[in-house]
Amino acid sequence: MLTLKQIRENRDYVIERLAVKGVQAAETVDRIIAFDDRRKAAQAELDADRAEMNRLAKEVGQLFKQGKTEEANAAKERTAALKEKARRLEEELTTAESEMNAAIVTLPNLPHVSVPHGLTAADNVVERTGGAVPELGPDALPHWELARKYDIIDFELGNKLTGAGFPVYKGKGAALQRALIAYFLDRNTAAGYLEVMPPLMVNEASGFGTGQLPDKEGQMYHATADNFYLIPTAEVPVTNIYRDVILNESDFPVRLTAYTPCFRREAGSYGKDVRGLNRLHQFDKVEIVQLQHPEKSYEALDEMVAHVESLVKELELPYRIVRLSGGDMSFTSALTFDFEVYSAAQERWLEVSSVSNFESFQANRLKLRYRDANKKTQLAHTLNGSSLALPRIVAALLENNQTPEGIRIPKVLAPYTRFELIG
RNA sequence: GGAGAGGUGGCAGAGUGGUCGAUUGCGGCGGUCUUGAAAACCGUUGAGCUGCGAGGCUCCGGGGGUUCGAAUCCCUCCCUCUCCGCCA
Repeated sequence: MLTLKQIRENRDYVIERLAVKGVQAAETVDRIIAFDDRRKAAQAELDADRAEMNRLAKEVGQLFKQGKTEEANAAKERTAALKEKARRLEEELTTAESEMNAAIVTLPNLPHVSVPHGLTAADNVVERTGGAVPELGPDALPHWELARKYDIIDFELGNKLTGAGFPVYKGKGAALQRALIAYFLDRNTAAGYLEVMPPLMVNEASGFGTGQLPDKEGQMYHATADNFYLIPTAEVPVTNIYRDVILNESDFPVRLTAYTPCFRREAGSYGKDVRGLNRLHQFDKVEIVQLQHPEKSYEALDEMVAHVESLVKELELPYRIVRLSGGDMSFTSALTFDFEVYSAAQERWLEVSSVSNFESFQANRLKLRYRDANKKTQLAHTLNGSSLALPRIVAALLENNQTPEGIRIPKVLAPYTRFELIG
């Protein structure tokens, strides 16, 4: 969430930036400021009231100690009116505060100055492209047919065990998953990320910390008996490691990477766009997270984009990097680059990574801070990205690398799979 | 699942109705000493809101209550640990 300070001190700027995301915020912003004024007024009055009560209470204590019972009882009576007033002010304070919070959480993050104007994916800007799209010929198969042909991913079996969107990987298909995970983790740790293996279920507090709760609980699987949520991304447990933490400046940058399965209920659409591996309820992903000093977070973002690009390049996949427009960005992001790989048989681009700088938006919710040179606490900046999400990488690998002999495994992966062909 | 113990500042750990936002130790930071370091000694060291400032207010797991006054008493919820049982 945005900070009150941001809103109060830069009212016009906030409104102008949110317009880039297609949000007309003037009315909400002014309501927030008005509620905050009310909050402050009530707080000031309440503080004075309480100060007086505290003073009286001390006095009563002294008087009793000195045996001046009558004076003490007189002082006691004076607190009654103060208490009544405090009760009223507390109510006023709570109302103003909750109204203000309710309004402030509806505002998305401010987009960075470099974010393209526009409300849809059509307004995204392609930063650069790389890799070569293979010539497959007319009898090329989409990955779900290749999966069946080589018996490496069984969607029907997943239906039997669980339901749609829970595939079973078999033989070389399963080995390929394991190889990709190991390869991504090795490359990430070599780039300075600390590997962590977090819980796959989180409590409510963690869900709040990264913003899945309270609004998006429908997107997560919920273990109701224990009130745990299955993580939709490693971002949730990994970022929450730093919830309520105050770092030293010298701790920056914090770089973490984690492999986890991800669980998403997303009651999305059906049909061609979600066939095969294109959209699943359970999938594997390796995530990278950085915590950075506010002055260096955009440097870190560039570094993360370059890192993910190196992975996609090594996998010999045709890719493009897209700078998302205001309307296509997530609620929490200030700047996002999507990575898409070209799936040659489906003849479409598939999103395989999303690398974002959240600036202090997440940190504010997490209460993730650092101590600056003057020992004042400041909000840190958080960033994360997929490095990488497996299913669509696998879809593109299968489709793009199909040959009459079988599916060719990229050179960098062969040491991990210990086979060069799925045939 | 059964039984018990407990949640206090970065950590350890005092505190059972008033001057306690909290003794003390460790750790951290600054200094003295030293060629440098260690040791020793001295000082300092939680967070948030508010105010130009002095200051004021809030926070001892969460919420509620009793009281002039609550870390301390009562209710309730949550969490952690130990032992037993079961189990990879």
